[in-house]
Amino acid sequence: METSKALAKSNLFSGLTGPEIEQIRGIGIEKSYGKGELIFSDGQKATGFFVNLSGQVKVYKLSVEGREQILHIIGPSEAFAEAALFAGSTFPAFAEPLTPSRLMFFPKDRFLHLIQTNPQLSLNMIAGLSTLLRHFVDLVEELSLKDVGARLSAYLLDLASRSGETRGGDRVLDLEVTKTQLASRLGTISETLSRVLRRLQNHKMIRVEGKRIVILNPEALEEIASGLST
Amino acid sequence: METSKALAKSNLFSGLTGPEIEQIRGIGIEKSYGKGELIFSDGQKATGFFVNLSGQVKVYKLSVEGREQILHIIGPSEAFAEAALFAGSTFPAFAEPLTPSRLMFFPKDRFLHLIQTNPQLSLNMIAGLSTLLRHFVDLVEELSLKDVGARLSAYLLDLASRSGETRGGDRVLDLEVTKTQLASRLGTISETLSRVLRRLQNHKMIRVEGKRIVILNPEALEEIASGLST
DNA sequence: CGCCACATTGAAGGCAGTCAAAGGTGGTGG
DNA sequence: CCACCACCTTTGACTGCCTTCAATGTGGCG
Repeated sequence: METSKALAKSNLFSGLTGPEIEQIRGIGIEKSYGKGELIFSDGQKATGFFVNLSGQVKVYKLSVEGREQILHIIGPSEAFAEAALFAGSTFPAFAEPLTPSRLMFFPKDRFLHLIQTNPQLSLNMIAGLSTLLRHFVDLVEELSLKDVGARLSAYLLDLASRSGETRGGDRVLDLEVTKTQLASRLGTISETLSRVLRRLQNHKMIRVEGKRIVILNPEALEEIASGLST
Repeated sequence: METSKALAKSNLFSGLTGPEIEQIRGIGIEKSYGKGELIFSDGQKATGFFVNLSGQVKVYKLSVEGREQILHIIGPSEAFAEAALFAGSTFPAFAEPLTPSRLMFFPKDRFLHLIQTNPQLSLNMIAGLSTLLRHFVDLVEELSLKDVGARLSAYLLDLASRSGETRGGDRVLDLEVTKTQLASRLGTISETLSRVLRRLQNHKMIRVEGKRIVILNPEALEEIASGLST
């Protein structure tokens, strides 16, 4: 997709005029990253933030032993590391592409100037941060209060609700990431995820076909997701 | 403390002129809550947000089985549920005073109007949300990647760094909440917290005196907090 | 064809939650 | 002033979910 188009689709820039978006684009720096190339590290000095133009980026934390917790998987037109502009001066996590990605980097100073003079941009930023906050509240709730089965079920139902695909009345969804990455997003490891997927399949709630999952019994999944059954 | 003073101390209103703060105060509604009285519930329609004038409020999630995860303990002059104004239309958690509290409630519509016309207020809101976001990223990291010992050590060191008190060269801190509440904040239960406190005390890293904790060996605690030792 | 990353399955062990019971503590009212 | 009661804290025994370790299976791609 062309750069301006990708920027215009971002929630961060919605409601802005064409010239405003061109102005914003003018202060951004486009850069491509190969798969696995580190974009930034936890604790590194933050000099700006990013908007993803194309590809898929994971934002994650690492434990001392090397276990990974994915905080967020960033799709096209989504911003990340915005909060680093305003709180602390370092990146709060690692970022790395899952697929080759084109990003636009916005230097802190120039963007802060923009936001101070553009009320609509301010409001968009507030809305984006609020949405992100809700996302993290959900993540905390799940990690602390729910088991892996419930977390997986909730994740699958959420994905299914976004996917329009059906097959014979059943919703079909595509985990766009490897199961190892999904495990990391769910706060567990691939072995555990594998066992839980098998259990759900044995109970005829889902069918697993590689990276595609068929939802056979959404009601039962809802029940597990809410923690009512095991 | 007098209401306007408490509002002026809030980061959300910092940098605003006296008249602006009076205007803001004008749209707020003051209300007192007794200990344990529910302020709002998870999923309830959000009609505004709150600033704590005095007292202590916990914001928390509940599991189906009734286990509690505290997301945030709100002290005087801090705002909460701000994000509910901009993302979703429901409160994302429960809120309840830990001590009798005076709150100021700001209705959504009138406050949105204010923020659209006051750039400084917008920026303050962005800064506050960013700080909160960082708080939740830390919480996710700890819940997912660290054991209870590490979470407790990090919490104690953080509290100690804010407390000015020392005794014979050792820092002394006051857990301002019950140990049951602390356990809930750390994503565990009082029994487990009790055992971990005892273990740290047996290792001569801390001394527990009711709600006061003396830090005897901060270096060792640092090591545990970072996950390097058990 | 063979490598390599990803995925699956089994066995074993540990951290933390549950259940149960016995102190401790603070606040309230008689 | 003190006795009672509700709530908090501590300790022990047990259970279970999930991680760790190890080995084998599988699929895509040079």
